[in-house]
Amino acid sequence: MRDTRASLLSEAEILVRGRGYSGFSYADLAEAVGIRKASIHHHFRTKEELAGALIEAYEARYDAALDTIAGDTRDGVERIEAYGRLYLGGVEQGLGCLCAALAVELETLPEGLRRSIVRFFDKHIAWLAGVLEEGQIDGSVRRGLDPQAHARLIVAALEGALLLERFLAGPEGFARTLTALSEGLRPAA
Amino acid sequence: MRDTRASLLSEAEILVRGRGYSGFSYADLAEAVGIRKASIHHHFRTKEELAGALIEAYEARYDAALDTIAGDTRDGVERIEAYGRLYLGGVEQGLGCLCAALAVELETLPEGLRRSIVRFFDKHIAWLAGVLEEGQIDGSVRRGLDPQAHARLIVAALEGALLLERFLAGPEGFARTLTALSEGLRPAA
DNA sequence: GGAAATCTACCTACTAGATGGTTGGCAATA
DNA sequence: TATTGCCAACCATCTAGTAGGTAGATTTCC
Repeated sequence: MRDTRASLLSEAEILVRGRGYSGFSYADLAEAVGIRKASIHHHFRTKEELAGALIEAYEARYDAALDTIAGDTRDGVERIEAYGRLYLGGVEQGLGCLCAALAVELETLPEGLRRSIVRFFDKHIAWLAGVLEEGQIDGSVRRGLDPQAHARLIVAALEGALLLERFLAGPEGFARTLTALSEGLRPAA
Repeated sequence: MRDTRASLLSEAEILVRGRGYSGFSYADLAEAVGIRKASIHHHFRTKEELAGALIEAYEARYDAALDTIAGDTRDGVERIEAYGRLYLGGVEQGLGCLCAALAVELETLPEGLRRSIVRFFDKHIAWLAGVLEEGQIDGSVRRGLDPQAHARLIVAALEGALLLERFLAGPEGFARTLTALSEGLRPAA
């Protein structure tokens, strides 16, 4: 059934985001889903293949969210804030970013996964830079700032805030950081 | 000898920062230092004890650096930039932050280590908030901003930038992010 | 001063349990 | 009949940690 595969992806994502890639095992996952360890291999031949599918699904969800934001809002800073709120769910559930969890183990990560992670972040930076540039043209974003550099800053700040506020100040802490971040993007009053 | 213990701490830090806490083993560490696996237990009874010592040493180095910055510079934004440059070494060596590497595995982390990590970040946020407040008084930092919120933002942005630029754009990418970050703290011209 | 006791730093050899992964088979479905 | 989804049993390897010992330095006590 398609069902088991989806459960495996869902539960594996929770495990990786909660305890890291080499911090979770097939035994953990089998228990979470309620099948035997050997059966996981029927759906994902190796742990690496599972991780690849995890990133793919995660990325697809973000892609859809970026489209929604672009369709729903016009104002540049509002778009950035909406983007920032995508991370909020993680803080609320006490789960970090999937790609951040993998990135920590960069050195021992298979080449394929490494490339997927690079792609994930590069895409976000490019999207944000586009939002900022467009916002500068329509006047919803401060003119002086460098869109490329600020796009990097936004991803870094949100990734960092998710990492930290998960165990520091929770959703409120994250919200404060997001506010401080977006304030700096508004055109001078 | 004190020497072996120091080597163990140094090599273990490199391993954890490069591949995560559960991504490195006593076997890896033994090979890196050039002693047998069992001998590590003579210096650090358990892996958790080793991790604790790792954080302690890491924290002490940061404490010393914060004191140096406070002694060497007066200008608020300059202090923040100097603080940001503390992270640069990691990017150059391709090593993430020790506490970030541990934080990713939060869920399975022993309570004691968890507390140490909270203390590490809380201390940095408090120090940065103090720098910003002082800077607002002497006019070297923009008045409007909330010191607490921006202290959180600074730590988050730098932790995130270290995590990302390690494999994205390297030291140049990190420098761009740091510039974008500190620009927003300067008083309006 | 010198023997005895203790400590330090390391070793080989081992343990129990976990790790990702394999094999071969069984039942349901299409 | 062929495929799908799952399973028990197994495998080699790795995991942190233990047991017990050796050689050499340091301390203690007569």
